[in-house]
Amino acid sequence: MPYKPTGFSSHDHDGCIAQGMQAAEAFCAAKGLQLTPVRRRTLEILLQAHEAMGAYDVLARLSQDGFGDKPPVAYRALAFLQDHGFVHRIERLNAFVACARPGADHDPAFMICRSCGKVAESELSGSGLTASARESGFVIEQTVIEAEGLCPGCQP
Amino acid sequence: MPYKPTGFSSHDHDGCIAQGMQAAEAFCAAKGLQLTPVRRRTLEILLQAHEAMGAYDVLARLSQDGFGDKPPVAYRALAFLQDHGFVHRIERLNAFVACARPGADHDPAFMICRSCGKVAESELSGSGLTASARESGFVIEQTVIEAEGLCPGCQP
DNA sequence: TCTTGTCTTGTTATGTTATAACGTTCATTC
DNA sequence: GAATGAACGTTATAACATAACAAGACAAGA
Ligand SMILES: [Zn+2]
Ligand SMILES: [Zn+2]
Ligand SMILES: [Zn+2]
Ligand SMILES: [Zn+2]
Repeated sequence: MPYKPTGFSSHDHDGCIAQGMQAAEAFCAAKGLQLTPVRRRTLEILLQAHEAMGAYDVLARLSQDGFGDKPPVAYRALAFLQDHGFVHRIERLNAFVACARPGADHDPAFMICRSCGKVAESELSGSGLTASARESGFVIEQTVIEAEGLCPGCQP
Repeated sequence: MPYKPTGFSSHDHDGCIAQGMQAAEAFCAAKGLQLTPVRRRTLEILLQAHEAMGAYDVLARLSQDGFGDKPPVAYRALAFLQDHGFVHRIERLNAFVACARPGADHDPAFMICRSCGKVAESELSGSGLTASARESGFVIEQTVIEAEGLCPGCQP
């Protein structure tokens, strides 16, 4: 069943924050991972923002909340969240977004509006790429799929 | 006709350098663009390397050749080449590669070996992404498609 | 209990990537 | 021969990211 991206449309945002936190809690509990205060707060910040944030922006929020204010504090929390799929990195923006489909095992793709900066998470296409990889003997482990353009609200 | 990536296999490299330079010259002549010495040399450097290079690595080569040694020198030349499709940026690596299909109007995809660092240019798949974009009203202008994994020579 | 090891957080310091802003040169155009 | 615009170079700074070390928490095992 196709996933309907919510990035550009209004939605129950409180619900999607709660859902994201719950998914992370459940996952960590199940796997014996430590969702510590910094990590938890970092995820909350990204879920609340519901847009891509730079590591230093996240860091500023964290330090406001009494956590450390040095880059590694943010980068480490983000790395943890990223490693376990709660957060994705947007290479094109050097920024991070909370996963829009927490819990689902997926290979995300993104649409990035160059006008308003909003980012929507979508599904992986793959097809042509995997075919080309197979043909050349390349083994794909991870993919970066990011489309840049104009979101519905930013078109003339 | 499908494009056969040469990134991971041996090939007529002198030929591919010459072809890349000729394509750029022809294109610039046709469009009235200035393929100035720095720009030309920057493209040569990337074609010769035949792998992704960071802007500062390119800059080091340029300055050896008597060009400026400050970042904007490299970034500007790279931006020109990128704007006209002679060079692609690899977001995942914060690096640049010469286009493997100079002259062809294309939307590139890349395979990046995490072991040896080689990068092969391939074709765009799109499909799933364009479908998702259409559904949500997003207008795609550019895509970043980068697969990371192991090239044929680096597999166990 | 004491010790040992692992994990987490924090700090200092530094490294890497990228751009803003300004001045100069040179060719084109009026 | 002034005005315009493109390209290049410089200075300075911004933005992004990590290496390396110290200290506390806590559990496993001697
Ligand atoms: Zn996701
Ligand atoms: Zn928009
Ligand atoms: Zn080649
Ligand atoms: Zn390899």
